[in-house]
Amino acid sequence: MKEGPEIARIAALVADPARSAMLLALMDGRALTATELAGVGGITRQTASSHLAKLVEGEVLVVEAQGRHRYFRLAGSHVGALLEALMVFSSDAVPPLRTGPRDLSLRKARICYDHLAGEMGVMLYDRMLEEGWLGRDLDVTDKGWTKLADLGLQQGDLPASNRPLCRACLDWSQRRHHLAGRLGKAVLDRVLALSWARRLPASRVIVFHPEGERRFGEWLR
Amino acid sequence: MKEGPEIARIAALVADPARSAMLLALMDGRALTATELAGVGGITRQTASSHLAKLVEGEVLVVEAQGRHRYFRLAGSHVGALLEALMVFSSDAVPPLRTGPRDLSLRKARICYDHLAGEMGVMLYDRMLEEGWLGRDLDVTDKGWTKLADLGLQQGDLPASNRPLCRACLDWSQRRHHLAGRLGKAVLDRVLALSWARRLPASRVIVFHPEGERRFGEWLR
DNA sequence: GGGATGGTTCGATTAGCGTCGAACCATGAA
DNA sequence: TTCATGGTTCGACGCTAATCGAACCATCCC
Repeated sequence: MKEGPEIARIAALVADPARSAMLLALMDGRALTATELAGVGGITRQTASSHLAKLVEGEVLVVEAQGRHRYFRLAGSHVGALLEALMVFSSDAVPPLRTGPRDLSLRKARICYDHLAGEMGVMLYDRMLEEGWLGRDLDVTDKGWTKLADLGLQQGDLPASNRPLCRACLDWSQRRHHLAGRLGKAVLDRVLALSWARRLPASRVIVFHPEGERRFGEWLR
Repeated sequence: MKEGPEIARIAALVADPARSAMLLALMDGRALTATELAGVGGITRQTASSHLAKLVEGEVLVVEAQGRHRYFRLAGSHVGALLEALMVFSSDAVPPLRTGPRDLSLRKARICYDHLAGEMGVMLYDRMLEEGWLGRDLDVTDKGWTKLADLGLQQGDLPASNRPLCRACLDWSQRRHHLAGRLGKAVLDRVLALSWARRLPASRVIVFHPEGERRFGEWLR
């Protein structure tokens, strides 16, 4: 058994092409089955099973058995943060590598684990700080709760957990921060519930409808 | 040649025990020679040379030749951010694993790439936002420049570069943000120059002298 | 029960990579 | 010039880990 820094162990879990492909597929916060993940990794079920066992063992993924299916999802938002930190990196080497339409959509708005990222996510974060809806410790102020109520979010509605209410997450495309944490998730959920935007099926892209984008911007006024 | 997500390539560079040990040793922003890095990695010079070549090739490190020495340092603060993101992870598995005196010092104040991290770093970041020295986009306000002048920092003194003036960096121990970027470096430099604190030789620990800590807190008033 | 599907375990193969010894090049000092 | 030191290149060795075929277990449906 070779000893070394703990970070090497974690990095090694992400270092395999098949595993990293699976992790990226889970970046939208969904839970996928082993067979589906084998598909995105381009490997057989046996191999995927081995990989997934390693990832669960390393506490990068968590698994939930449901009937004969086993659903895998990221172990928490810190995994998402790690993956975005790695993306900052790779897209750094060749700045304007490929900017196809799919790429532009991703930069505009996408889901990062379970919250809003991209231009729209960064705008949300900026305005909440700028307008004083969030305080120094990223705590929600009275003014903030008032505005959130306009969106249909009551303080009591947010599920209690040991996950922080608000966190800042470094944005891959914008190189700035966007809103994460339980509130980040709640806001995205509301935006989707209000049909201001929708998720593209097999991707992380969030598409804002023109009317929805207008209302979102107006709310942030 | 096996193809896969770009992040796997980067993660693989960190995944090796010897390489990650070298990277951690460079986390304080210093530039070390190949032989020194071979030492911290516990490997021979030949092996280290191979590793370092890979890290430079992957743009994780940069190298500067000086005489017959070659000095290696982290390619930028995004590398530091990645490493801290990995540490958040590993120290997460068993929360109160070991809290020796060295660990306590690290949590109190340490150097992260080239800026202040730990409790003191987080406090700095919080107060600058709270007091309005920093604006929404992490731009320095007039009020901020006034306070920075009290510390002996003039706007013109800060070296121009394409590195952002202010950035938020996720803190490994505090799970909150601290001040990074050129200003983060400049503030730490001043704190050291004023002898409010000093660096422990072979570690990332920053030790505040009692009087220095008092003055630092007073400045942040 | 019988068949189909999701998932795991085992074993064998293979490929990649970390490692070091040895030789070699470059720089600086005596 | 000669020697010492920092660093790299080359080649060979050995280990680890990814991969898949085949067999096996569990669950669901008919």
